[in-house]
Amino acid sequence: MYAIYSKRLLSMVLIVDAVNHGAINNSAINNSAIGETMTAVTARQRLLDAAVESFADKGFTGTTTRDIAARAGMSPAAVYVHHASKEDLLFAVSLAGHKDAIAVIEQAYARSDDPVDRIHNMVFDFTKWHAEHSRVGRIVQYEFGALVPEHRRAIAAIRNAIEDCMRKALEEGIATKVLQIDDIPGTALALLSLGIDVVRWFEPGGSRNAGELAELYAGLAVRMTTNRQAG
Amino acid sequence: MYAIYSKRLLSMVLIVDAVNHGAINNSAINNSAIGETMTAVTARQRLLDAAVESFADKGFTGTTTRDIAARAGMSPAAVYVHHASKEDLLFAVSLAGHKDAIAVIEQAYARSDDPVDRIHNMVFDFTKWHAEHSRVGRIVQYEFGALVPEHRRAIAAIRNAIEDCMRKALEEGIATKVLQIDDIPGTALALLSLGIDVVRWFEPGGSRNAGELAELYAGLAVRMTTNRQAG
DNA sequence: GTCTATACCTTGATAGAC
DNA sequence: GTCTATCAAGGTATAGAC
Repeated sequence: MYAIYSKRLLSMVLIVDAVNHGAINNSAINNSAIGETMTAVTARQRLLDAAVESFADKGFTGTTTRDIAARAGMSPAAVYVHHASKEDLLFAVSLAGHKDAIAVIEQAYARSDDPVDRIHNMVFDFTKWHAEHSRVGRIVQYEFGALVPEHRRAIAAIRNAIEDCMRKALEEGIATKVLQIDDIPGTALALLSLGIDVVRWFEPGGSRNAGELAELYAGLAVRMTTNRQAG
Repeated sequence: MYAIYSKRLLSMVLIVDAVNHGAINNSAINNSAIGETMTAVTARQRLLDAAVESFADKGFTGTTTRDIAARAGMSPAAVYVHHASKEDLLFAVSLAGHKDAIAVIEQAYARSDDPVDRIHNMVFDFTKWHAEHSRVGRIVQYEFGALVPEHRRAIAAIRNAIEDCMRKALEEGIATKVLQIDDIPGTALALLSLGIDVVRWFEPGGSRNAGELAELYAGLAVRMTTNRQAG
């Protein structure tokens, strides 16, 4: 009856990664630690995965708890064993997504000391992440307003850190006169915007793959920020 | 009882403009033609305006017909005299918004013959429109999926025309060797993305006004597309 | 063209057996 | 920790008087 759990585990990598980062409570890790039989996927993970699919397809308000439960292969009541409310499920998904996104951009920042390479790497990785996780990305970017104030504050802090990271990269490039930018916060916003808007339209299997799109946008970002005389 | 119609007519310019363009049926025009007493706003317009506010605040699925009716100062039943369904109201708002957006970008295209000025004007006007109409813009950009297939097709045609216009501007600049672009459709997408993503976060009264933001993005667009040797 | 009243359905969340 | 059954509230849309 409730065994119609979808096999399309598009976001599983993200969820598992989030668990490793501590974004989601560590019941999955405990399961293996105590030697419990490892089913293919825990109920918690199925639930988060079902929520991602449902929220991405229909939006937060358009999603019913019955829909999530059916996708996770459980009864509507079982959802509330793991999460206090539908909004609580959204917060779990949004937090995992944001933690993944900031890890991606901070790692890209750290990978090179050269300001131009840095901009290239950051826009490349940020864009690629949004293309490859466009379903989670849609929730991350569009359902912020559906969070309760307390959860909104937690997410806003991560968003600010992402913008800070990009601003820092621009400032350092300007200091060494390799980058030429009039409006640092505005340009940081534009560079992030480019990657973020990908979630609005990108679907795997289109005419462009995630890596090609990321390379295109990274190249445009370098043109936007580099000194024209030095180019 | 139902006289709580909000005075915040943020989208009124758009709505009236859409009527002039024929996007919305011409009852408002008929009203004056037959010499009827001109109330400040017709019920139709109040309804469309209320729908814009409600959809922008809560999304299409999060909006109730009761909410729209209350904002328009009428009973829930009165809504159905003007529109067959909630989705039909969304379509009216979305169509008016899309027609306004394409008019803006096509006028910007036609304003200059110089390829660089053209890119500047198109990105400037498109960005400014999305900043100044961020509430309508949010509906235009994020509620496409809530339309029924027939309405989706009508809107998709306008979206394609917007992309065509931007691609044409890039192609003409490349032909005269003033612009230097590797991937024309991809770059067109990026330029439009920059303006579109504004609706996600822009609110009037922030640290940047619509014109300043548009100027910043237009400048970045020119850097993205112009020949580096010629610069 | 507007109202009051309401039909009929789905919603998020809970109770209590197992 | 999962189920079946259900609650109270609120959803879209309609009926029929004025």
